[in-house]
Amino acid sequence: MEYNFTEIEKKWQKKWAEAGVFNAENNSKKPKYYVLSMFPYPSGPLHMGHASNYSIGDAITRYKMQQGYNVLQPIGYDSFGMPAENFAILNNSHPSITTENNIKIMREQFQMLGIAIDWSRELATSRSNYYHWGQWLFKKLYENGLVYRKSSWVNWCDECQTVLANEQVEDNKCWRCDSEVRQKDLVQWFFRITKYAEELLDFSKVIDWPERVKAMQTNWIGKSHGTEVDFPLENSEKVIKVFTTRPDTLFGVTFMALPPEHPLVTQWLTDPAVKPDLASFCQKVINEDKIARSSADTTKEGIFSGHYCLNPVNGDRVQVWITNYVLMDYGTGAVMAVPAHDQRDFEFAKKYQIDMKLVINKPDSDLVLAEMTQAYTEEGVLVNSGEFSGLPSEQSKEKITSWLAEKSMGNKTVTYRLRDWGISRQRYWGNPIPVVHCEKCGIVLVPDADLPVQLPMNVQVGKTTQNPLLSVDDWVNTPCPKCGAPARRETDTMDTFVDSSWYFARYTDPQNDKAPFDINTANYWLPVDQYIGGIEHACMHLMYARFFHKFMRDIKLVSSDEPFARLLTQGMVLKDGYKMSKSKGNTVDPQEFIDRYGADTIRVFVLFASPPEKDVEWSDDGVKGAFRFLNRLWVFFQNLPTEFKKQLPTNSADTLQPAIKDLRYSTHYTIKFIKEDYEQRMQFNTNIAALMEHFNLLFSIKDTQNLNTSEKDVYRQACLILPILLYPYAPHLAEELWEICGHTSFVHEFGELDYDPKFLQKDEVTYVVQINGKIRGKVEVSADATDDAVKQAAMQIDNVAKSLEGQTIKKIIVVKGKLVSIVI
RNA sequence: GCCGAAGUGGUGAAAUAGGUAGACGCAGUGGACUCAAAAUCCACCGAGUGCAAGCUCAUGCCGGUUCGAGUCCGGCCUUCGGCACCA
Repeated sequence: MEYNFTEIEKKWQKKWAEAGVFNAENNSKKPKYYVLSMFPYPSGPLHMGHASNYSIGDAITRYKMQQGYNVLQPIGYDSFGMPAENFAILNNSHPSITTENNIKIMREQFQMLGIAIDWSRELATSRSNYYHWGQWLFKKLYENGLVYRKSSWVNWCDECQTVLANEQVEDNKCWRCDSEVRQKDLVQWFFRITKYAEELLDFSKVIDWPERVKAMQTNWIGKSHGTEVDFPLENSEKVIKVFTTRPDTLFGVTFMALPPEHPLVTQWLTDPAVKPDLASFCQKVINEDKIARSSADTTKEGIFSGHYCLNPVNGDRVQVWITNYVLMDYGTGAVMAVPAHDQRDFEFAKKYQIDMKLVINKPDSDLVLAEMTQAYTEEGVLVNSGEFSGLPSEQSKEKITSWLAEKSMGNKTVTYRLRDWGISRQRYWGNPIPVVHCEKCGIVLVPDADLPVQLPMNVQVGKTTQNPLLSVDDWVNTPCPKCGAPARRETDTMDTFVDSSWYFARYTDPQNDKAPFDINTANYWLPVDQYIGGIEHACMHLMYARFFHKFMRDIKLVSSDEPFARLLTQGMVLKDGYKMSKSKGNTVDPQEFIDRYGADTIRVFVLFASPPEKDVEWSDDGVKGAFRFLNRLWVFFQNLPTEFKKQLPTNSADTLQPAIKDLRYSTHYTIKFIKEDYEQRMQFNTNIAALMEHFNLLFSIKDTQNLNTSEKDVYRQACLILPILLYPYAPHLAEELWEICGHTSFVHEFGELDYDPKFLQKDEVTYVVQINGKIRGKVEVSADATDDAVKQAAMQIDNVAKSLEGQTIKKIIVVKGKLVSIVI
């Protein structure tokens, strides 16, 4: 007989589907558990990353099923966007065709892997019954003042022919296609995510997120406390507002630094009397690449504007310079320069021979301005600072800020690094922005009754230099919904991250055609109890989804504060130390291994190789190892005598031979170990190791026919826990073994196993004996022995006695049940 | 520079509250079965030293606390990830 995994896996997949065991029940009285793995792009068949991701999610799902929860594990496809569009171009087809084709292939593969998915809830973001509600949410955002349109310099990828959000640019390269990103001035739609900056910093409402992800988002949002100070412009009503984290250096300001984009500069440039070199400098800097400009090693350049402003604390005349090192979109877009105490300002002042003024002195020694080769940026004591001289810098920050506030010349303030989310994409395969541009009425939202704005299908996709939608005249030209005059549709589509920002909520009520989802149903399921996905989305999807969720809460669509209560960031599957990729040619096709060893083998391998957050190095031998384990189990149960099948006994007899007593201990210990692991750390690799260990012990007991009745009960129990504990990792084989044992119900219906602490008490305990911390022997002592008895037993060990000869014992420490430590 | 994570055999990794370092697996070695191979089963498997009992060394490096440190504390080194002319 042979372990025919193909047949076994098909058989159980069919049985599960027929019985509908994975269908989750909305608004059930049972406690719910919502497990979600980040949905895939349908741009080809499943890869190993998916196999790993869903194996983890499925282990959790099945365990929760065993615990009796009403479990929801849905699946969907992130089917709009570049990967899907590019796949179609490559195959000389239309994305609507290739996408649905790929979905079909992926669906079959998920089924072949035996993932416990509620297929009735399947969705795809490119289907109009889904994107309809994305458009509806866009309108809600718009109506709540969270959408605006502005012209700005944006990240442009020539390869993808579209704009990228800041989060989607890595190292000045496109996060998706890795080609160089350049700056382009375009009119864009933005979501005001910055309105939620403060709340996004607060992770107190999540239950368990990796510190790493929280730190990354916190970094990205970049909150900074400081003071806003008004510098009145000389001979003008205007003020220059600056943001500074160092109000203590305010008396040391010797110039003001503005970027050429600053509105004040723009206005100066309109003056016909403006010097030509000033205008040409500004032009030059603006045309420079934004990213090159904001890199720290770019040489600082500037030009004196001819204008002065006044320092509010001492009335000093301050030169206003236009420079290339100040960023328009951070803080107020203006910097008060303190050369003596800021390295950048120091370099700039040296280069252009601008005055410096020392206002912070070292606490213990005197600084001499003329001798300084770099700025003094540390804390110190204020000097040359009027009434604030003599104060330590930390204290003076508060004092100077309140002084400014009293005089209405400044205020305590907070700035964030986070920018609003640019969601316009100039690509065809995305969710159309539901807006019509009318010459008379301006921007008009498409009325709810006309939603969804259907994406036209008669579009030739391919390499284009403009958005393909622009060429679909009968789609673009449409009457204004307000006045009926001829108008044009918005042709930008939404970033696909918009689609993925609320899909977890749609799963709760995926067929709803009146609303994105029913509020009560969503509130029954949300938040997602366990989310699983890659770390690469820390500052993208995971932040956008939190933003959307908080918005949906504010408009009363959901009642929870966070979308994902627990987050597990799974590692990648590597081959030869690198992430698998087609370009590197180091991919492994999961299908090939499913065909050769079965789905259970792949699942056990990826879960056993390392803990879920860590990368897994693919190993063909490792897969064979996993297969060996499953095969051994199958053979074992094939040969298991009938008397060890069926009913799970509880046994409390004490007259057992030692090997069987150990087996009973192992049975209860394994149950306990795995249960606690699920609750505390989810390290499936050690769970599977514990299962192997238990099975190895069981396997080593050969003479089962001569056991007495109680011993046989113990043996039977040791056997029957295996399919139950194996179920989350290798569900097909677990069901098969359970059936071999004579059961007609599914494994999960048995419920959760419980251990009896009584059997975790050993009557003999091994004590390790140390002398001065070095191990000198071991001794078996009865578990209820007194400390003194343990000491006596320890001293009698030959090796210990020998080492103690002629030595004075200073102290003996007995750690109950563990060791004896003798100090000499 | 700031923030975060990690460094353990040939190898993937264990060690849950400071208590036997290397569980479990892979690879390897020897053996059984076989004409042979595969599969399977049994045994060994950190380094050094010893006939052996044993002893010594060993968790990136250097110190410290402790009867006892992979684990705690101080100081470094390396690698990976995030942020960065952010005022």
